Amino acid sequence: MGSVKIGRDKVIETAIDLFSVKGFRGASIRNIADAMGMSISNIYHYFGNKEGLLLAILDSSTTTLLEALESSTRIGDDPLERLKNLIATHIRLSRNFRKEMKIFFLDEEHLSPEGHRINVVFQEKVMALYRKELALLAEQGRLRGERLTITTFNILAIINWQLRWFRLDGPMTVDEVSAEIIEFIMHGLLVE
Amino acid sequence: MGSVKIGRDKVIETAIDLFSVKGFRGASIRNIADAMGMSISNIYHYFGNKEGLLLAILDSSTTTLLEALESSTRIGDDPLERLKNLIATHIRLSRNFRKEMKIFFLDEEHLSPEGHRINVVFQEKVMALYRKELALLAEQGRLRGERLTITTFNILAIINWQLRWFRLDGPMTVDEVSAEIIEFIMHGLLVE
DNA sequence: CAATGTATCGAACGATTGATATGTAGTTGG
DNA sequence: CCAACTACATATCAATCGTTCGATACATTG
Repeated sequence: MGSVKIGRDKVIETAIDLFSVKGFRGASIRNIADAMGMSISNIYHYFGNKEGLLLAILDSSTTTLLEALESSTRIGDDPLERLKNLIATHIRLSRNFRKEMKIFFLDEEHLSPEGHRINVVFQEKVMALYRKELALLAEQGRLRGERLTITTFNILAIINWQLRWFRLDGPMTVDEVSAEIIEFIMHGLLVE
Repeated sequence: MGSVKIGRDKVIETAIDLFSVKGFRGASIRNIADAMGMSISNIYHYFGNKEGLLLAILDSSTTTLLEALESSTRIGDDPLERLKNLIATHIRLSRNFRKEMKIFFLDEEHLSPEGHRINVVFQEKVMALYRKELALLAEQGRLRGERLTITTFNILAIINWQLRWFRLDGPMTVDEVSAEIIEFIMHGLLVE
């Protein structure tokens, strides 16, 4: 664990740390260089400019995240089971990629056009994963509500929002939170 | 409508515009001064420094929002009706205060200690409004799930998240979106 | 009228920013 | 063995940042 990274990888690792805490604009190239005991120009050597560094982070982490999410939808044949599995995986992943997710959401709106594009494509692909299972459920008449899109947004809202409040050192475990969230998504808050 | 604001009010109005689009760090004092055809030093005359300007915005808009939310929970005697009313009001308000809400959520994490405090206090008071109605429902045995706090977070997640995707020029009206969201919160996505 | 306070301005400050130009060790490949 | 390449560093650039200073113009008040 924690093997010492060098060069490019070390820059990315440090940049993720700082961007996630101080935001893209709040963390300067100098901050990053200092934090890893390297010179500024080295970062330019690898990534061209500050935006290139951000794009490298966005690109690699969206790819990794998407692959993990997709592979979670390839097991099981009941769409409901697959959906629950997808949500649980999504929650677990967004804990593991906490910092990267924060970069997405903190600076989402004022990214460069290219950064914004990466973000939009990512969000759309994630939504497509959910829509696929939801559409199957709708076909079988197991789904309430007509607006598939709004339902998808609501699910993503809940999953992404827990990044803001859920602390691992709090009273609940990841699995407990996950189970409670899935219960809420499936049945809402009212007793029928 | 659109009466020409002068002085202090005009600064606040312009600052809300720019902060919500470019973020607190992304919008400079000069940007704001230029956008309203005033001099930089005038902003300092009113607010002391850049943070003072942000705090003035946070302070006044949280106060206004909270009052409107609170007053919406004072009508009706069925807690379920009050809750639905609260949610609908909350959605409508967060449309009207779209820019201000964006400032909250965009820069939430890297605000000054004082800005952070205002934000936390606001979130807590909003949560208290929801918890109150939810607790009444729980007493009456009408609530699913044991974790009142998680349920509250989930509701706020959905309401706040629609700021990201709902466009007034899209195919749905505010009331349609509002109804669909309330349905989802109450009963979840599955047919019982 | 004089004094005071409010609203505004232009000019400048030092610090920091993203970026570049130029260099040098160490490694690699023909 | 030498040319090319990689990985790093120093020094410096112009631009922009938040902030301050000193000065007006005008209204209010005593």
